[in-house]
Amino acid sequence: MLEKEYLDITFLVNEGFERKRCPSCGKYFWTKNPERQVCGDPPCEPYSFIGNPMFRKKFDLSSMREEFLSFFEKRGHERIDPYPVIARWRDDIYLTIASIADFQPFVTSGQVPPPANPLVISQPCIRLDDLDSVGKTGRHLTLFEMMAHHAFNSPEKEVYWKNETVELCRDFLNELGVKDEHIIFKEEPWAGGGNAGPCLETIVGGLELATLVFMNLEIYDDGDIEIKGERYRKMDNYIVDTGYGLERFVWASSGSPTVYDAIFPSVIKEIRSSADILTGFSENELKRIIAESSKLAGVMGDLRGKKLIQLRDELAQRIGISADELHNALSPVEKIYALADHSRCLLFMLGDGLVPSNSGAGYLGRLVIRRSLRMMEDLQLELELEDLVEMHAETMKEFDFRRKLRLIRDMLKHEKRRYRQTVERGIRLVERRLRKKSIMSDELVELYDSHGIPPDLVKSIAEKNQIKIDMPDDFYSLLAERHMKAEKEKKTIEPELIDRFPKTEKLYYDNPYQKSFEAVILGIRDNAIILDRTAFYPESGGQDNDTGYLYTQQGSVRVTDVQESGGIVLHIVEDPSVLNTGEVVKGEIDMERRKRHMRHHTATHIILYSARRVLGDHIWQAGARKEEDRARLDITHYKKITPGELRKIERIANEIVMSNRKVRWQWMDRIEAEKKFGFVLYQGGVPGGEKIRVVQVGRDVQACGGTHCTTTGEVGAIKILRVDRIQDGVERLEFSAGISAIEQMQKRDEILNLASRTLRVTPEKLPETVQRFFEEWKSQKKQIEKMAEELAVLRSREILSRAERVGDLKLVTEIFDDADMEELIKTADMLKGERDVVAILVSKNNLRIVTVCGENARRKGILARDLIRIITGKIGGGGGGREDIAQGGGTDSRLLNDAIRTAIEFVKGKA
RNA sequence: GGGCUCGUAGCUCAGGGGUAGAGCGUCGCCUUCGCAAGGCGAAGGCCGCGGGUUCGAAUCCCGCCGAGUCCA
Repeated sequence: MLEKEYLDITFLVNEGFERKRCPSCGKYFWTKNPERQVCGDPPCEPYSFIGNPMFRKKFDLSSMREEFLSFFEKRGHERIDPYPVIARWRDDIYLTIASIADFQPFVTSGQVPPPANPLVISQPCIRLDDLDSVGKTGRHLTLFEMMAHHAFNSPEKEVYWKNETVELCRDFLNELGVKDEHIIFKEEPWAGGGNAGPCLETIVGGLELATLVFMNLEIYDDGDIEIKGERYRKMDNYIVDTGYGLERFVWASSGSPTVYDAIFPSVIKEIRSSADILTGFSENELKRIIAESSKLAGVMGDLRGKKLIQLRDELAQRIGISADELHNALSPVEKIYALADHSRCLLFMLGDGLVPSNSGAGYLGRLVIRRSLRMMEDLQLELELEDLVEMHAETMKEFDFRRKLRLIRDMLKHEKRRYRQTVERGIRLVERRLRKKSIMSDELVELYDSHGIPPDLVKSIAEKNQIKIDMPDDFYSLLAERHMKAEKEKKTIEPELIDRFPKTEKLYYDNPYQKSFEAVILGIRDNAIILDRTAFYPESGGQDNDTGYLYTQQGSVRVTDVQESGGIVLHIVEDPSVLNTGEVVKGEIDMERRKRHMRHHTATHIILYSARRVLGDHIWQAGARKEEDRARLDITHYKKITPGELRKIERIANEIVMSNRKVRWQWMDRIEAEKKFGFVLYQGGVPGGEKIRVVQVGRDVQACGGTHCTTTGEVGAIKILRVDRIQDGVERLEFSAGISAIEQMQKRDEILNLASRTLRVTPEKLPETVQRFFEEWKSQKKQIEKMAEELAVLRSREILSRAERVGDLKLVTEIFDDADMEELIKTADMLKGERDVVAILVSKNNLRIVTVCGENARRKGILARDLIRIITGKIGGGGGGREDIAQGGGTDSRLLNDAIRTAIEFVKGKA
């Protein structure tokens, strides 16, 4: 179906390109070389550019990037600054994975005009999918720049489409010195991010340099086109989405063994000289081996598990050495490559304000950090991870990371400490387990999954203890299985009302003080009322919903909840029966509640700004909630907020309040707002739509749909109530504003007063008094224990003296009024040394019983455990214990005497 | 967002329904001219918090809090 899409690219035909079918993979491609049979894409053909550069000259990253950008600039494209690598404007992905991601979903769907059209950009992207391949294949990177030119076409206006795109690509390659005969355009359908379309891969020298995507399909359940298992339909808009791999271009221009050698040679050199590696090969031999490895990896695709071993074996055979020798030579070099890559990735991640964490986007950062640290340990580098990151910052001057380095270094230092703690903990844990038995493969999985100890670490610890451990080769599938079981079913999406009702006009945006309004009832669904317009604020953006009343001629109903679904506001009322569709109602909002929400909402913006000022630019909102009497704000931060910092934040927040600044809001064009304020706009989440509502509170700017005070002064006092760590890297600030803040402070005073009144001290003295009381309580507890012991000694002597002789045993029954178990057992403990003793100690009130049998009694078969069962069995309880001392209890004291008698008879029978 | 593991003495950890333990560390004594080392002894515990089950919970169950970790 997509096939005919390629046939109308007249440019290719006119230029003499011929469409052929690759006999190896069966796919179609275009070439100008009459000799060519195969498509030229690995695995059909190996790299031919290694050791044999393809361009007229060698480029580094900067010069290549500039070459590309200015080439397209000269051809009518506007140059756009790159977006962050953390995709803050998206709620479906954490990282920017392609240049087109910058413009999804609003620009690609046509809702929002692009920042320029056509445009050219070099967008740093991060992909962690092939993490394992990085360093090993010679071409995989976690961070790369996708150079791209985009044209956004609509039915009204076409900028350019397939022909021009292919021509631009061809011309660019020509300018770099690549002849037409060496260029192959391979047909390959493309899909991703809810869109799809035909695509041409541009291959030179066996290397895929660029991808020209003609995005003209959108995902649609009943679509007539199927690609990779999903159904698509034609879009009105059609978009030129190209991707030129900057690093690959640089690589191609240098012909080096790997992409890494081409793009950051200085960093690799530094790591190399700092690492202590012995490969057993000369520099040149090694270079040749690596080059061969890259070529072979090139035709093999991704390298995971068995495939890597396969690559190694084949390579070893080709070179004529053993697989072990090869592994020893390559693995440190691969680690150096991977490390150089990872540290560059970290520079961008952390530089964009990512805070490492154990979940969410932060986990991706930690993952890369820990991988790096592990490799550094293997290589025994003297350099620190911070140093590597800084080296990249020096090289990548176009991106201004310099002023962020201090923060990055600090974050990395923290992460290093954490990692070391984890490893130490892990080693202890493994050693402990090894002491008991060897470690099985399911245990290996658990150690990794629950404790973060990678299997090779377990193995090396085991080896140190002369224990062998079998590494299961299905380790990762076992791991995946564990998580598979945990997978849950998705929640079903409610049927939408969108098609039936128009979007509700929202009055609160313009005037948050509007208390009442008139509206027409458009529909009633159960107890949800739909109006044409409303001043009721639905729960959204973390702000709680309004409450209030709807009045009609007949009477009034209470609005208890307000929700929004697809732009339609649902007023949940207590009793919908008095309301009729078509009726005019008057709505009235509980303004006291609303005002509290407003103060808390504005206060949240103020606190966020203050936190950023005190803690740094890495502070991002990770969630927020504004209720009637308190609000909370989650922020990303990599260490605990100190009490001092907290006081500072609180202070600055209140200063902003007191300076009584104006709070402004306005509807802005989305792209324009992004350009003007940056992505800090999306702290509180990403709103939909072409226009976004931009709220400015002092110097804080956010896209926000909430209701706000008109000046900061109206917020009133802001009191931070507590900080919590809700997860690694995310701190939760709870606070109250305005009258709620006063209420909270009063509540705290009340608690203090209550506590100090009980202890009869002033609140100031409370801490030391509590401390003293606690100490006293502990020492008294100890004293009581000591006395109980002494008492037990005395009692046991006294009890023994009253013992009844039964045979050669001394039988005694002692009934206390009220003794606790501890007392009885202590006494019993004193008695148990007496060889002939059989004692039954009873506490009457709580019905606790302890029995004791001396050695002699036990020899006769009289065991404390049996005795206690005989007694407690009769009084509705149970018991047990050892042979010498047993304890138990019951519920029915009336049968106690009878029970004891039975026990005595049992003893007499045995004696 | 989901899963898993762990909270016991200052530290590292045993125990896993029936009297709270070990090693290290601390303190005291012995031995010594003194030190290292050793010997003997002692102090040090809301067994994370709150419910439940049970005659009895550090132990089993539930909830919460805290720490760690893996996966999206």
